[in-house]
Amino acid sequence: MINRRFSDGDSVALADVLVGDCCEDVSSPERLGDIIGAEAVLPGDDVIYKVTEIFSALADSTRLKILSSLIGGELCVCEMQEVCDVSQSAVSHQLRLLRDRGLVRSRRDGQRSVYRLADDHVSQLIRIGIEHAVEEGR
Amino acid sequence: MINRRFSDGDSVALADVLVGDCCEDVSSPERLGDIIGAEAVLPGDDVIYKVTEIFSALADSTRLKILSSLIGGELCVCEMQEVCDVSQSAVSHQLRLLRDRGLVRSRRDGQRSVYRLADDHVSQLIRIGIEHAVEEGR
DNA sequence: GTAAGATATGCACATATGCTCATATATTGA
DNA sequence: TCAATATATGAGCATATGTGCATATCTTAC
Repeated sequence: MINRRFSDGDSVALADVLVGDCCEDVSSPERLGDIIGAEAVLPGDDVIYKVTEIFSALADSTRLKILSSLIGGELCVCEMQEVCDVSQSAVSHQLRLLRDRGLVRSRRDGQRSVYRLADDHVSQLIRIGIEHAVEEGR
Repeated sequence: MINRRFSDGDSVALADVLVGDCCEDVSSPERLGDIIGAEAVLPGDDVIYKVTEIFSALADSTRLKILSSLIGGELCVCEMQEVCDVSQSAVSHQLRLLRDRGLVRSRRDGQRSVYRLADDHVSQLIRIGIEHAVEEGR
């Protein structure tokens, strides 16, 4: 059983994990203890669930276009509809999902509903996602 | 037609978008020109697609657990299987997807296949996602 | 109040996706 | 070569999801 080599020290307090060398004695008590120890430092299931909710919100081209268009500032529904080239219904449906998940906020302005990004975590995520997509030939 | 207010200047070169004030004359030629202009600075469809591929890779609890477990360093399949508490088949299927999308890399080490994160964009994304999930009561 | 514009939403359907089961492949040691 | 361990993969199924259609709600102007 050896100390793990770390590649990204300050991430999520995942770096303190200790794991044995291989799979041979998975059923042994100590080994199981280690594995449980490792599992314990993973984000809990509730956090995992919330994070997947965020990423799945970003995992659709319509929603990603909507969010990208909002990086420049707030827009009303029909503007997003035109910029993103999708139907009004699709935009509204997706905006509801995005609002439910806390990625955008809205306000009324007369007949229009104006949307904006909820915080800049969202634009950070999109920016890094684009970097990753562009940097590798694939 | 007014200049847009910016909230995040250096993001994706989306900040130079000019958009009219409302939805009233969407069908007029000038208005359409503006909208097309705005659309042009959004990431192209190919980039949008690649980015959604990345985010959808992060948008599943099994894959997110796998990737989180790899933040601490490389692991073999059966270790991830134990840490993430999923079947061997499920882990392998998801690892294939993650490798196909360039989020992890693998190498053989005897009988084992050892996986690691492809680059630190991945851990950055996970970290920001967790921050976002934790910071808001929801 | 009524009409028109803008947005929201319920429903149904087609597609995508994640899992299990069974099996194939790969690697090591005898 | 054969057995054991570790990993990979194809098929099928159950569920999740994105969209269009129709319609409801909301706001302003008359």
